[in-house]
Amino acid sequence: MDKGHGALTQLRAYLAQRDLPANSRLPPERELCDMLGVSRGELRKALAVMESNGELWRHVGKGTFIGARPVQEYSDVAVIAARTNPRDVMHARLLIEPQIAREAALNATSGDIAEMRQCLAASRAAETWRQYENSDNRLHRTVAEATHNTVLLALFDTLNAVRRAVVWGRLRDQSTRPPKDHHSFGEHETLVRAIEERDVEAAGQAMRRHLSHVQDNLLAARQAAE
Amino acid sequence: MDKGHGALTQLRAYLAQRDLPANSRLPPERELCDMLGVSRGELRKALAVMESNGELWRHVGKGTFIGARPVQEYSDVAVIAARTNPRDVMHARLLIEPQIAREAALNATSGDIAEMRQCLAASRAAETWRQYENSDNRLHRTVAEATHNTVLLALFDTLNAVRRAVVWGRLRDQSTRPPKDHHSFGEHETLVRAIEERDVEAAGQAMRRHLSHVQDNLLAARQAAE
DNA sequence: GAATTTAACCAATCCTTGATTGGTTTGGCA
DNA sequence: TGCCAAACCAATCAAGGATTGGTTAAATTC
Repeated sequence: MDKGHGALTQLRAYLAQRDLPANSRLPPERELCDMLGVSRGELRKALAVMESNGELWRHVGKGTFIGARPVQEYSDVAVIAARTNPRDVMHARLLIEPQIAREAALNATSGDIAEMRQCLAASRAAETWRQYENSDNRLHRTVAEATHNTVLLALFDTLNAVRRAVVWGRLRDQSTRPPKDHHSFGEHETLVRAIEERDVEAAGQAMRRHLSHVQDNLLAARQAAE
Repeated sequence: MDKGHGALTQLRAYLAQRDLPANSRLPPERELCDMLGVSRGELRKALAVMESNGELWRHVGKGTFIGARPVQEYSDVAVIAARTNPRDVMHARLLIEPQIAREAALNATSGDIAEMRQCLAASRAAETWRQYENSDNRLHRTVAEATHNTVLLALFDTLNAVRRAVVWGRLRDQSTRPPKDHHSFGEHETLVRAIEERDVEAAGQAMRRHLSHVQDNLLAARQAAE
């Protein structure tokens, strides 16, 4: 027998015997090399071969596991927020939220629409920018809820959390109140009406127009700040 | 002075004096009532007023914080996966990924496109379903990378992680290999060509068609399993 | 008697500490 | 030169104790 691959064949035999399901953890190296009667160095060589072959994966402090390495969970909001900028966030909203609005137009219940109307009223009645933004957020989230698709709602929440984290610094003047003719009021109403009328195209377009106005304002505010 | 609001005014004075920034934590109740010379009950009444007013928020074990309560971070993949189903996941892909493909058509570099072509070749050369699915995943992710928008990439990764978690159970027969005329081959090539030619509409449509075929296959497989 | 204070307890969370684990280096050995 | 054993490292995990908002009940005060 080729002694250079002795450890690998022993390891393979061990694994074949147990027939461990994917994602199961196998004993720590120090135990395993005792069990197989192989030095740790040899065992690690065998493990390295199998890892490079995609048959298992290892991580310090965790252990060695059967199967393919789990995908990099890129969904930590703080991590995302640290690596991006307001422009990309706004752009992503502009691509994603209109699709959500379209889906909401298909699936919204009368209860969803009633809640949207409440948000509209609340945002019109807001006496501070903070209250206005609360209503605004609630409206957008209600639209996402109205898709009745958990995945879409989760993606919206992720996007929203990133947005909040990224534009954290920007705070509106607390003393002033939103003007009566703020562009969002009409745009929001157009959006809700389109959803109510099950007009998919109109809902998507209303959301797109609304967000591109928000984007314009954001960019203008940033330029003014420079 | 109205004694009933003594604690509240004291608390307000304390906060005004320090002018703490949003999201900053204030001392635990037990310390704070010593500092203000108020009983804990009175202090908690004042805190409850301010909390209901949206000026601060509290949580057992964490503490009391200035500002609005952070949004419920709904972005834990495992949580999402547990509450959804393959149908909603597929539907979400069908709404999101075409938008990503469109954005990729606008921003892909020649390097991105070269990598996509590598994925195409690898998927054609795949001799097992696992290898094919690896190439397939890599292609879709490369498209998302080609948007050069961190947020979109992160949303794609989240969606992808959910997809993997949800359809975990479904495993293809490892003995067979993908047929030479598998529908994805041509669809993938159409997609990459559209991106290469900067044809936004065609890229979005190619992705949509591809995914709706995938969806059909998924539903057919589920019905066959019943 | 009613309201308030005080103290104790509860459950969720944080934080520290020690053990575990894959990865690496070093010295010795054949 | 190649291999082995031991020690060390950094990342991770696990458990216990301390902290903190929330709650309850007896004591106190007016």
